[in-house]
Amino acid sequence: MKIDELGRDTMWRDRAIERSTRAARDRAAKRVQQFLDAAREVIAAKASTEFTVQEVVDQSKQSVRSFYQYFDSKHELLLVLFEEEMGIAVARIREATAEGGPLDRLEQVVLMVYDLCAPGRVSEQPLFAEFAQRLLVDHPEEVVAAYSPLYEYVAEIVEQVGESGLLREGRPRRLAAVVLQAATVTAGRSTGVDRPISGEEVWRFCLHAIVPDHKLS
Amino acid sequence: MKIDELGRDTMWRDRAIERSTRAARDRAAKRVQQFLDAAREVIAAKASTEFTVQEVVDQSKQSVRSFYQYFDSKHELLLVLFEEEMGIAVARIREATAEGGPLDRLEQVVLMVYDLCAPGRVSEQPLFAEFAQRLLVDHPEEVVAAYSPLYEYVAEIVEQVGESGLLREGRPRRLAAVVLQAATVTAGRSTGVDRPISGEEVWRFCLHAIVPDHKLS
DNA sequence: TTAGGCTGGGAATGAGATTCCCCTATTATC
DNA sequence: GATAATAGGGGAATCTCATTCCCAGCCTAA
Repeated sequence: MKIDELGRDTMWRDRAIERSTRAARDRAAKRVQQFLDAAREVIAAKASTEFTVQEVVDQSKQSVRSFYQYFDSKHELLLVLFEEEMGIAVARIREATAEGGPLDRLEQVVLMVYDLCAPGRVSEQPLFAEFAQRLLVDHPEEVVAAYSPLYEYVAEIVEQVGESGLLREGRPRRLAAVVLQAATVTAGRSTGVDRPISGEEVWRFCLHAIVPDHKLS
Repeated sequence: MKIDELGRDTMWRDRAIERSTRAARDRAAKRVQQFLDAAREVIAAKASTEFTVQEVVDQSKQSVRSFYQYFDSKHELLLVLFEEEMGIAVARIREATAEGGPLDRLEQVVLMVYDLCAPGRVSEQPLFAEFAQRLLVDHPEEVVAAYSPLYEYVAEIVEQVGESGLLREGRPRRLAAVVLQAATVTAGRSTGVDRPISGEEVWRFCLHAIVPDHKLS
C-alpha cells in the first residue's frame, strides 16, 4: 500500500478523487449540453439568432450562476454552438460529396457551402452565417479557427484536383482558402445586382479561377 | 397679391416659411456634420471603431437629445459615416485608376479595395471593413446599398473589359459583383492558411475567373 | 453530529442606448 | 413692448442586458 508523506493511503485517495472528478466532469458535460440544447430551442422558437442569456437560462431550468460557471461569456456559448454546427455541417457535406472525381466533388461542396450560408433559413438548422457574422466582429481569431474543419476538407479536395493535374500554377491550399471565402460570403448579400448571385455562378467563377481552360475538355 | 381662404398673404407666408425652413435645414446640416466630425475624432483618438454615443456627444459639445434629434439611432450614425467613407474612397479609387486599359484598371481597383478592407488600419482613415462588419449584422440591406457607388465603378470597368472582348460568357455586372465580394471580404481573415492571402492572389484568382486564358496574350 | 466548503438561486451591479421632463429662448399675437 | 405658445436643448431617468456577488442549503469528512 502506498502511503504519502502525511501517512495517507495515496492510491485509495487518488482513485476516490478520480471517481469524484469524473462524476463532476460528467455532470458538467450534461449541464453544458443542457445549455446548448436550451439555446437551440430558444433560437428555434424565436426563429432568430438573437437571444439573451436569461432566455437560455430560463429554458434550461438552470441558473445564471451555473451558466457562467460553464461558459466564460455569452460569446463562448455562441462559439461552441457555431463549432457544433460546423462539425455537423462538415460531416453532412463529407457524406454527400464522397463520390466522383475531385472537380465534381468540389463543385458539390461549393454549392452546399453556399446554401448553408444563405440567409433566411434560421428555423431549419441554427445555421452558420449569422453566428459567424456576429462573432467575427469581436473574436475573429476564434471564428477563423472554427472554420478550419471545413477549410481542411475543401483544401483536401483542391489538393486532389491538383494531383489529377487540373490545377493552375498556384498553391492548392491557398486557392482553397479563396474558394471557401467566395462560397461562404457571397451568399445573400449581392451588391446592386437585381437577382442575387446564385451558387452556380459562384462555382463557375471559382472553377475558371482554379482550372485552366484547356483542361476543361 | 395671393390671399388664401383665411385671408392671409400666401406668398409672403410661403417665403417666410421657406426661409425659416432653409435656415433650420442649414442648422441641422451643420449639427449633423458636427456629430460626424466628433465621431471621427473619437474613433481617431481611441484608434478603434468602438465608441459610445455619449463619447460622441461629449466631443461634439452637444447633447444626447440633439443626437437623437438628428439620428434615429447609433446605427444610423455608423451608416452615415460608412457612406461618407465610401464616397471618399470611391473618389480616391476613381482618381488613382483613371489611366490604362480596362484590365489594368480593374487590377488596380481590386488591389486598392483589398487594401482598404484589410484590418488594422484604424488610425489612418476610419476605414471600411469594421463599420461594414458591425452594421451587416443588423442592417444588411443598408450596408449593401451603401456599397453601391463602389459596385457601380467596378461594374463599369468590368463592362469595359467586356467591350474590349476580353470577358468570358457571363453577364459583366454579375461577374463584377463576385469580384467585389472577393476583394472586400478576403482581406484579413484567411482560414487556416499560414500567411494571409494577399491582394495579388485575389487578383490572379479573379482575373482567371473572368478572362479566358487565350485572351491573356 | 457538526464545521467547512461547494453549489445554486437570483438579486445587485454596470455599461450603454434611448427616452423623458423641464427649463429657456424665440417667435407670434395683441 | 408684453405675454402666450412653442421649439430646442441639457442631462437625468429608464430599460435592456451581460456579468458579478451574496447568502442559504447541502454534502463531505472527522
